[in-house]
Amino acid sequence: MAKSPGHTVVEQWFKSKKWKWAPFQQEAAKAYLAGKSGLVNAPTGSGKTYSLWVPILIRHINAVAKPSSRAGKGLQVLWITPLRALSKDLFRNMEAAALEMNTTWRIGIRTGDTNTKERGDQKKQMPDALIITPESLHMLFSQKNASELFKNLHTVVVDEWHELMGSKRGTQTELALARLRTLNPDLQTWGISATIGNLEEARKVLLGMRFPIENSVVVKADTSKKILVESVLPERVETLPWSGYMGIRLVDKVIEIVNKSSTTLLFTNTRAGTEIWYRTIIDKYPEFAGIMALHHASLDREIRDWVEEALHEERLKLVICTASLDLGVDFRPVDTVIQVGSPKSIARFIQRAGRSGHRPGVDSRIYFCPTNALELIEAVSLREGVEKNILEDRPPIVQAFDVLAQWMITLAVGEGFDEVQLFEEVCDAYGYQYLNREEWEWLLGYITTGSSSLTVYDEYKKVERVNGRYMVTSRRVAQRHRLSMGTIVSDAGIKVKLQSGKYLGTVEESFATWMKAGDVFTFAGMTVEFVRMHEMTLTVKKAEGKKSFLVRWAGSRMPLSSQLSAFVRERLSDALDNPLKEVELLKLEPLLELQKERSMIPRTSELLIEQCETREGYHIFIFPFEGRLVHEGMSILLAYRLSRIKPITFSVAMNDYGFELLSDQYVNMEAVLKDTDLFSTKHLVDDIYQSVNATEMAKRKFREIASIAGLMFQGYPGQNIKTRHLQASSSLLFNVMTKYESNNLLVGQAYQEVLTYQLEEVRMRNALNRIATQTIRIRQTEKPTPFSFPIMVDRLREQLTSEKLEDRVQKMIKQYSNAD
DNA sequence: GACCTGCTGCGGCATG
Repeated sequence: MAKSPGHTVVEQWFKSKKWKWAPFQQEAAKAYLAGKSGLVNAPTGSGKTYSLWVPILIRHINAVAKPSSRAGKGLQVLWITPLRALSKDLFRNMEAAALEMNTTWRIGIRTGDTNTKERGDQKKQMPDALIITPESLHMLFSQKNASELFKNLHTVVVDEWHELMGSKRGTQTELALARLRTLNPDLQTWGISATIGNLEEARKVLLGMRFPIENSVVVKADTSKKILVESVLPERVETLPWSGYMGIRLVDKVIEIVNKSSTTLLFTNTRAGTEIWYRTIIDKYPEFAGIMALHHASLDREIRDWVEEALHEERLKLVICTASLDLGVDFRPVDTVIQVGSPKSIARFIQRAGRSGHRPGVDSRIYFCPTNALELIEAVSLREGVEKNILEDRPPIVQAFDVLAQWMITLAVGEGFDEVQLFEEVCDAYGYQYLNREEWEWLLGYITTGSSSLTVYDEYKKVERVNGRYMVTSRRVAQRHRLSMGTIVSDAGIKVKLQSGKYLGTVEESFATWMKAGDVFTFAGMTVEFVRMHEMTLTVKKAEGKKSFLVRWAGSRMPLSSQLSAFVRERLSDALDNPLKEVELLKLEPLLELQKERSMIPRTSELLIEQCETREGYHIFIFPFEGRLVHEGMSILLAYRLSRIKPITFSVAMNDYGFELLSDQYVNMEAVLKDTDLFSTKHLVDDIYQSVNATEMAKRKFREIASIAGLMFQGYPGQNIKTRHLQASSSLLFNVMTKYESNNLLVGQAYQEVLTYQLEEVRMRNALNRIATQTIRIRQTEKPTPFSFPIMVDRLREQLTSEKLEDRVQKMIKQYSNAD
């Protein structure tokens, strides 16, 4: 094959000293220049941007020489990123490369931050390359000249594709990509992804159903960088509580590590966790004032920007953060990462480890700080997972009718669409490959009449058919739609403001209304006193040295991943047969012995059930080690199945290792298991729907779906509608639609989401199938065991305030310790 | 001898 002029330029670049091309960069560059699409699998800081950006420029330089040059003809490259914060860094990188290569290319950013002037300029003349978020990209499609904008586009790059793919933002991206492929069938699409279990699937989702797979590649960066996992260990296991998730007991050990490092990131699992750690360290080690900072999503953007800046400039020794620093800017100064508590997944742990040792030849090191004794098993499991490189999948979202409905209206607000053409196009997206005509018709009906149950309300008649094209003609509808685009649905928070006027961040409505004037709480690392609350703003003043509440936020529950769960089961089993090797397990030995003494440790071929009687009643503990969501569903399922044998009610509790059924009656589990197949997968979905309050759960899910599908207007910017009002109206819509319309796709989607994400149906099924092959071991114990005690405490935690919980735990310890 | 669970992310109007 004759070499194109581009090849010569590439070869020059490969030989030039300006860029030190890693093998993966060369591979990606060559594939790109050969016209292919693909997925680059490379960690942050590996030069992944250059690996695509430089070849894009090379192609441009090459093209300018030809009369067919597209230069100056508007957008040619789109660079999609999930984070506004990343766009600035990318911009700098790209500018630098463009400058170095002497091109005339203009690069622009288009996100919500982009100011009016810049937007105006872009409207007059689009830059050659544009960095954009999925949401802003959809915004562009709601303009009247959308297809004009994209007609010369030849390349799309999606950064952090692993992050987008598993969410509705990913689905949004899929739809936009399908559109862009219609506008230019030769479009080259590239994704950049961290390592995940399902890379092949990730490529498919990115490229769509009709893309000839042989025209694409998956390029893997050489990840020879080693990750060292070290546990923060107490002198004696007794230092670690049996239950609990904060880990502050090991604060001295942690500070030792921090002092040995130049800059440390300390990850906690919760926002409240960062606040506790911050306060504890300031109290015990006041010298950290000024060189330690907090970072989580409820802190004001300004504070977070300051922290990120200071981190960059090496002015901070320690930053305590949540997942808010998982992605994003590459913090070169960071040399140490500490993870407090279970990261719940191996992939996340590796991602965090990668935040340290950004220099070539330096290994990444991550410290794991357990928060309770049993987490020592997770420490060993994590290390094994890292060594074997077992990574979790990011399953893409499918059949999200809410996102599709929004997209249809977006296009109707823009240029309008031809229904037959769009149907075909949408089916090209991975997430809608199974969409059928019937569903499509329903959606068309939904956007034009508001579905059969809402036809009397004009408000829901958004789209009209004009000359066969679906269009939005009402300005008001268009405006309201633009105001509510996107798939992220969150409650309006209460802003917290110092009397001086400085904003600290946001707390939840429920927390703010629970307090009264004079109450003191800890927030943003400060102790502050409630002064007054007015129109969604809480004014506070500094209150030094008083005892205070801790801010809590209600969040989602991340279960232990199935990969990590499997390692935990194997590790326990292994501890029975082989002498303990790892330091973590040696530390844990006394506790494992106690578990054996009071009950037993299950092998992988066994399922352990413990029963005991306390003043509270009769407890049944079951330990599938499958993560808390599966346990939640399974506990309710079992409670239901048991209650069918004889009338009995249970209260349930669970953690990542097992669950509890508590009742005032004794259940003879041996007899029950002999007669009934308690763990059967038969009629599973029916039984789940019978047992859990599926309608209530679906109703809660429906709120998000209704928001995305455009059923609920969230209010104008800055004047958000109160959470409970939104809840009420979504609940009303849910009832109406359920009652009058049996085939409502959005209601169906709500039930499906409950089943898939809240109850993890697939995983539960797998777990039940596994249990079917296991031998069930029932142990009657006199006292709660190291396995069951934490579950009991978790149940009480939900019922009691923390002071009362403390008393209860103390009492329980006295009651159940070996000394009595 | 054993206490604090609950992540992240985007976007936008009209009027004065």
